[in-house]
Amino acid sequence: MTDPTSNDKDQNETPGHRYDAALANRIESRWQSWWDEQETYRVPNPGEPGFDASRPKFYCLDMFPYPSGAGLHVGHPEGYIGSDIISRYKRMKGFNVLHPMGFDAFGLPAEQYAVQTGVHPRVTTANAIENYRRQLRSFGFSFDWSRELATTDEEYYRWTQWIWLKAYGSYFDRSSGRARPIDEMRSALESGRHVPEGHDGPLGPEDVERYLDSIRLAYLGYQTVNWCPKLGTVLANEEVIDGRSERGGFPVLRKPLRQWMFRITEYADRLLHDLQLLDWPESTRTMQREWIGRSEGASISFKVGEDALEVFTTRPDTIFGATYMVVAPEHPLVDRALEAGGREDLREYVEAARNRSDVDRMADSKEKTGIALGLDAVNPATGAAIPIWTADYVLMGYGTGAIMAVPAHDERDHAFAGRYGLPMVRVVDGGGDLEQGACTGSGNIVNSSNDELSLDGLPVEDAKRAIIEWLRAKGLGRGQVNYKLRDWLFSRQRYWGEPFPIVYDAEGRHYPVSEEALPVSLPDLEDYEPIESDDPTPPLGKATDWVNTTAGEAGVDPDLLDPSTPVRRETNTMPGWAGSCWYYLRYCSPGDDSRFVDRDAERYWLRSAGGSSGPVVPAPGEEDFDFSKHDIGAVDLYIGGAEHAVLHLLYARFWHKILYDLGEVPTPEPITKLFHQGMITSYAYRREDGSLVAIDEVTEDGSGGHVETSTGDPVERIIAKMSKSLKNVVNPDAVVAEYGADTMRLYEMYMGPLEASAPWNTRDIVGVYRFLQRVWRLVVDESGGELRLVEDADPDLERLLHRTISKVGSDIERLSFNTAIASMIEFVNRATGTGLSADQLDRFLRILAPFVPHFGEELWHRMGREGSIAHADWPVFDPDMLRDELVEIPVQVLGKVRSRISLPPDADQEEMERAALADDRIAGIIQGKTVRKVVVIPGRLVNIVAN
RNA sequence: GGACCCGUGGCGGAACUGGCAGACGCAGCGGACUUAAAAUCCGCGGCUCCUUGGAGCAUGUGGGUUCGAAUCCCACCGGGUCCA
Repeated sequence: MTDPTSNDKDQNETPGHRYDAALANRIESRWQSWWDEQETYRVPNPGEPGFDASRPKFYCLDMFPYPSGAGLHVGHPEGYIGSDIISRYKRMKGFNVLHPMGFDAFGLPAEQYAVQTGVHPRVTTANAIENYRRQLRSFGFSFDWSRELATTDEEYYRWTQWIWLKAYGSYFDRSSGRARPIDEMRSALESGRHVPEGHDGPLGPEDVERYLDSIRLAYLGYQTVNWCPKLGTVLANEEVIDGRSERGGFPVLRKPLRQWMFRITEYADRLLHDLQLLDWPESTRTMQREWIGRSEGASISFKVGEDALEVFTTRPDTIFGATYMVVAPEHPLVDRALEAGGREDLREYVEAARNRSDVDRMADSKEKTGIALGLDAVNPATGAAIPIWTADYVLMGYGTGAIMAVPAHDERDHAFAGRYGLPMVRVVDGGGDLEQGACTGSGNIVNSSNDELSLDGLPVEDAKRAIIEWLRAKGLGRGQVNYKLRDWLFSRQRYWGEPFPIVYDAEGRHYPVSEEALPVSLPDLEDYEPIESDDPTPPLGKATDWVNTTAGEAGVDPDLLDPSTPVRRETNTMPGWAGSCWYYLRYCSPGDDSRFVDRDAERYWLRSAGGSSGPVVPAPGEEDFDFSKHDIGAVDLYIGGAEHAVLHLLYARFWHKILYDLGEVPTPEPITKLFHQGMITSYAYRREDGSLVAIDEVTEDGSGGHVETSTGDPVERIIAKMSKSLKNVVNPDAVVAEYGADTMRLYEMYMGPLEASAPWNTRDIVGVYRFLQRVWRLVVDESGGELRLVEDADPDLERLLHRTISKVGSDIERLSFNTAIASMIEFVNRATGTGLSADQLDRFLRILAPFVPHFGEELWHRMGREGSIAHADWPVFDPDMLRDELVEIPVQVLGKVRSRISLPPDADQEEMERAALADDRIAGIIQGKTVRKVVVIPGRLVNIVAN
């Protein structure tokens, strides 16, 4: 390839070589092509030519985008620019950097878009990906595009199905707290080494299969689900907000259905515990903790006639105050009361309650309603008969769907008891008037004794232990930990998703497709529209040729099922989360067709920098635990939005732990360090009548206000998310065209801290644009285009350059890009007076290039440097050069700065005190006063306390 | 209702560990260059008072700790996020 810098002679702007948008765009497309040709950002795997095993690895991952028809908006690249800067920096610091990009392309939005437009999702998805790839390329990101993947690629989802089969073929061994192959359990059952609870002797073949199906990590469950008729699919609890679908806002019904589930609840404890190992934002860890929702308490059995009513409570210590019981409207006891007949009022209440959403039923603001069942339970502590009610504020999905109500010490029970005139008994002293509300504070137990036991006088925590021990001894209960986390519903009645590698025989028994027969390809349906109905019917059911096949055709192991057996394929598909659960693993070796990730690549890219010591838990209180020294997470830095704080990041952790338990990945966690970029918001403008004005139809009125350009009417400015409806979306293609990608990159990083949200302000872009022009003009003659460098480096500027190199490096390390840019601007402003030597420009370009890679590459080559600046070394600075010979020390009297003295930075305390007291102005101020104390902070300040 | 985070010039923000508040940029003002403008370069820039020089007040509000607080503690007001 010819030197790309040599062919820009025929420019006819004035001046001919000014850094303007046209020149920036020429520079950018030229270097983008060159990087592609040179494979500048391709990083080889272990064993491949050019791989340097002596370098440490750095795996820097972005949350891959979901390509929509609308293309990227300016908020999208923010995190990508940040990760690109740190990737480029690490590369220059000598790391092998794995920095890949791909596309999350299965799922509801693509399918809905396809249904709307009538174009097949395969086509719309391919188009959207192409557009995204073009836009991402235009920003000059240093992605290794040879590793690109899409979750919709057959060769990708083949392994998504493979991982699902792994979970299907595993169970959670509670004694060791980890997943194991289910065949181990099978042989234990067959040999009689293991006999499950509730069985007397070894299980027969049918019972073995039934038992195994009941413990699989991926299992077929029958349970009430959130069915959205409008979307034609069931939704996870997480996808339902206020009784409506998160996407689209359609009503969601509750329906019992057979569905594939993930037994994520078995991992609740580990998912919770291992959070403390992660270098993640505290807010995100808190959210996951709350989502998992661990609570300690007791499971207690109340007698109802001959039967037992099990409840879970976190306050077993208040059992003497339990004056009634409440069960969920779905509880079997309610059905029993209904069967007794003659209870139309109960039937009406229960039917209404069962159709209300959980969130609606839980809302504190709503008045609590309920109705008595006409049954009594026996309080095991007091022996008293207490009435059983049903109320919709008790949910079947949490605990056992039944509670013991202690109105004196629980707010909801108190409100309920107050409404229905149920008795209250105080069992914890102190804490105010029971007429006013429940006493939920701590105190000592009162009114709590029977013939065998007295809790009176005990603090709450001791009482809990005592009552649990008593219940346990009596066989009436035991201590128990409960989680809010539910098993993960993994089936969707949709077309655009991964098919399950599973078939059913005529009796409805399920059989896995063998690993060798993967992938189970998604059939190319012409009619993929969801079937809108009250009864879930997956669109894949329409592919009758595909659905009805034989065991042999489908690839079921002949040992499991005779190949000629007619079978039906599973017609549900996996949810949109499936592909994103493990994509970070596939990037290590995206082309591997023998394993989901190549073993050597996995060992190199997924182990933490510190190496081989295995996971280590920080000791309690060990706050300076160095995460980088232990193998905890696979990815060193993961940047993406906080909207994925729970779902995606919890699911990915769960899959990773299964794979870890099965020996398929080397770390217990997927992500060591997580960072959320903030949101780029935008101004929006509202007329007085509340209607919206497009952002480009507004001008400033000169006094800080804004008016609509065409009418001159005042408009109100608000800050909001970018959205079509607010008419405030900024298109990145337009920004790149007007200023160039380098300016856009620099602007987004200069807006403020990466984690903070900030409004896009088009007016401010010129600031960084002018900065790049100033750098350009500093070293390039604008009329001739040749480099302009000085022979002798200015010593003060040299000092500042060292300081700048130091600051930019440490700022990048802590992802503080805005301050790094500010320090480079300061450097250039100073350099404008003196000019740069070749050596200075060389070093300055290297620290600038990660931010503006095209700009850096252009000047690098104009200097005659060989190869890409991306592979140059990060410049070193001399620590001695960071120290000034004299520093200005403020001298305060009573905390107010009254004078300044000039001293060497290493002046000792005595010297500083002497100099401060000797200062003329200070002497004047303290004259006639008594110096009580002199506080000296070496190198910083002197404070004299005198009065 | 609860938990957490955040309130700094006209605007975006800086101040990393309690130590000169307002770096850097935008907008604004003044000057140089220009026939003029644009571009560029130089300078000013929290508020109030006074005569240069300074003094007083200033980091949402009110209190506290400290020689010293944007930074730590308490209460309140406002905004955001999550949970309910």
